[in-house]
Amino acid sequence: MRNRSVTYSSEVTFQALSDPTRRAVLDLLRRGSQPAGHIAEAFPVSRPAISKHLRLLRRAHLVREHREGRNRIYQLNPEPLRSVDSWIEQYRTFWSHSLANLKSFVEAEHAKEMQASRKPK
Amino acid sequence: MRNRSVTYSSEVTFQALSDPTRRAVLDLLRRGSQPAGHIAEAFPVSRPAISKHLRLLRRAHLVREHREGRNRIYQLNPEPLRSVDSWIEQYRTFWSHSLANLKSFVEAEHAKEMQASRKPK
DNA sequence: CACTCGCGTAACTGTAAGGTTACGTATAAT
DNA sequence: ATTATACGTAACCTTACAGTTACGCGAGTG
Repeated sequence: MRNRSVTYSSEVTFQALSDPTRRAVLDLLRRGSQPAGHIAEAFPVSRPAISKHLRLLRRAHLVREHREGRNRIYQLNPEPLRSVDSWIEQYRTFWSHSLANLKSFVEAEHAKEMQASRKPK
Repeated sequence: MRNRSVTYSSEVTFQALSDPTRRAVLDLLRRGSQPAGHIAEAFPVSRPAISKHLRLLRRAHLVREHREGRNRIYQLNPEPLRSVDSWIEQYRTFWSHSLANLKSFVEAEHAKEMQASRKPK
């Protein structure tokens, strides 16, 4: 079967992205595939900690792993980020309206205060 | 500390987005501002649970709250999602220019040049 | 005034997860 | 055949957090 329409659970993807270290790992892999140990050296945490992060990233299919001798090379797979992107896509139109929303918010707050001062009791 | 224009910690934002219920709340608010109780009714969990989700969303500035009588109206604020979007932006080239796609892209460019120099077939 | 309604918070529980150190297992080097 | 290297995994601790029930408080209503 073609690799074409693989669907990723955005659930697992979002969860994997929720940790700053994991996002940093992805950022690192953007500059090229690397062995696990080399990735671990870039962070102030222990190697097993990175190993577990990589496990989660693997589960989310955000990285792929293959062995070269006694090294395990990790490679970025940005494909699952598409579902995140498409989720955000639905909010992109709201950005332009963001100012208007803020305006109505402020007006509502203002109205509240006016109401409060109108009844000085 | 620099008082720069409103900047959002993508840390808190990503964390807030990591929970499926919270994302669903945002999806709900996309269709209009609503009081907390009304939001809670849309989910199979208790009202206090939603209240705590709303608290996290507030902390991430993804929603705003204002009071109307004894109701608390929650409003979507998509602004922090921009930082998420700009993070993903750096990966967008990776999936639109995967190796196979890059190959066909180059070939297409080449074909276009050939077309331009000769006559369209 | 008392009463209800809407909603947040406190207190508690179960579970996931990030961190550590210690250990196991291949592979490479000597 | 040792020994070192590059990992992952197990066991453990601690914190975060999603869920619950019980309660408190301000805002409307009679």
